[in-house]
Amino acid sequence: MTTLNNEQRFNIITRNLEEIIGEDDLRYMLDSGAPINHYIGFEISGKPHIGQALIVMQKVKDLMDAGVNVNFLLADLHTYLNGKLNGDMKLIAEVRDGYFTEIIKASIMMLGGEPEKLNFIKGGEYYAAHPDYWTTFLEISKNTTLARIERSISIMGRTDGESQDFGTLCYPPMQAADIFAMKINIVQGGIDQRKIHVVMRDVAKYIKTNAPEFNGKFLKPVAIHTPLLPALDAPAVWPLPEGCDMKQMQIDMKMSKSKPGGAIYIDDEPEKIKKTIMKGFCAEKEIEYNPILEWVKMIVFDRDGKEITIVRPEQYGGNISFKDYEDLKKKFADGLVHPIDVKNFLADYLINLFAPAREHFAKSPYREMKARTEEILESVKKKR
RNA sequence: GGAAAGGUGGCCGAGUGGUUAAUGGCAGCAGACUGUAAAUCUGCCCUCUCUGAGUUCGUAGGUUCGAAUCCUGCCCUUUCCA
Repeated sequence: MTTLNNEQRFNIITRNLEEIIGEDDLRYMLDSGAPINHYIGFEISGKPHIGQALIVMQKVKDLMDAGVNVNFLLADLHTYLNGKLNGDMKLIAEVRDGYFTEIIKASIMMLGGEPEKLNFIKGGEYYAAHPDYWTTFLEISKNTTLARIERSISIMGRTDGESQDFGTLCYPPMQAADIFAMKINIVQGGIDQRKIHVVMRDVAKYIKTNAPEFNGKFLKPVAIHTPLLPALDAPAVWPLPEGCDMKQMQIDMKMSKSKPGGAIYIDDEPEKIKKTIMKGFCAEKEIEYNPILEWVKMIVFDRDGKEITIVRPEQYGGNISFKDYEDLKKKFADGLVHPIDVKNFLADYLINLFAPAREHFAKSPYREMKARTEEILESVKKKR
């Protein structure tokens, strides 16, 4: 159904990635005509923030464009294990089936995709219907070490050194088992998921039940990792000290929902979006550590690949255009564009981009769904 | 199973019978200053029908005129031993 050739499909699948593990395997899949089943798992943590709704979903849209079957694992049991929503299965199920699913659909719609083509899998239901999932889980557990599992625990947004219960340790092997059991050959995640995906690829050859293969040939699932959208906060120290590790800095910038003011959601009111962007750290002429510019790169240039024009009053120099991100960066460094110019542009761009989602959630019954979820999140917060 | 230490407001962390709604720091909010943010300064920062009242220091009781501070049970966390 796709009219693209394999090279084009490869390019669109791999564009704007932070990393791909198993590039050759992906080429083989495309060339051999193997059915390409994708999956991405979402914990039912509450509201998916802009990083998920935009960066992650844009990649999903790319995959759909490339003719890949996309699957969403609504990871309810993983959510339970990670203690989100108080580990209350009833609440998790309610949010899973309502608001959460709806947000994902709205995201893909907003990006120009077709929500009807998304396939949702409820974790708990799937496991109940596929008992051999647990055999695969055991095979994975048998073929990896406790130390590796402990290291991959950071996928759960935790840092090392925290005490773990055994259930928490079951999370990573379950995640790997999801992939094999569901016959997935492209797994998508943020770059923070790389450790468990590496474990998954390493143990792949030991899996007997649900062994990954095509036409009798062993085929390792490919992992594709999208970059993380940085938080808009100021760095811990500013100006940055000489020779600090920018790579580490970027990882630390990962958007955190624990910062109430820092997160943007696609169903936010325009005023909130504007306010949040305006509060973002953005030093004049600074191009090394500049989350606002980073957002423009990832959200605007990487997605659209088009020239942009920033509209501004004559007194500040009038309208100005940029043919690509490098152009913007250069002119920003030269002081030809002011932070406010960029912020205004970004805020307007997001407000406009999110309009379909915002309008969707302004209508009944979605409005009530959203309100109910916010109520749940509020009550969960209080209990903790 | 045994021993020790400890649980204080979103987080960190003082406070060990009485001007303690509870020092301080961080985060957050508002304002000043900058064409944004950051930095700096100022105010707010448990709740309310708010120049007063109510409820707080894991939890349930107790002692006392009066406790976050003393005693007892329970819950939980951490560390050491087994």
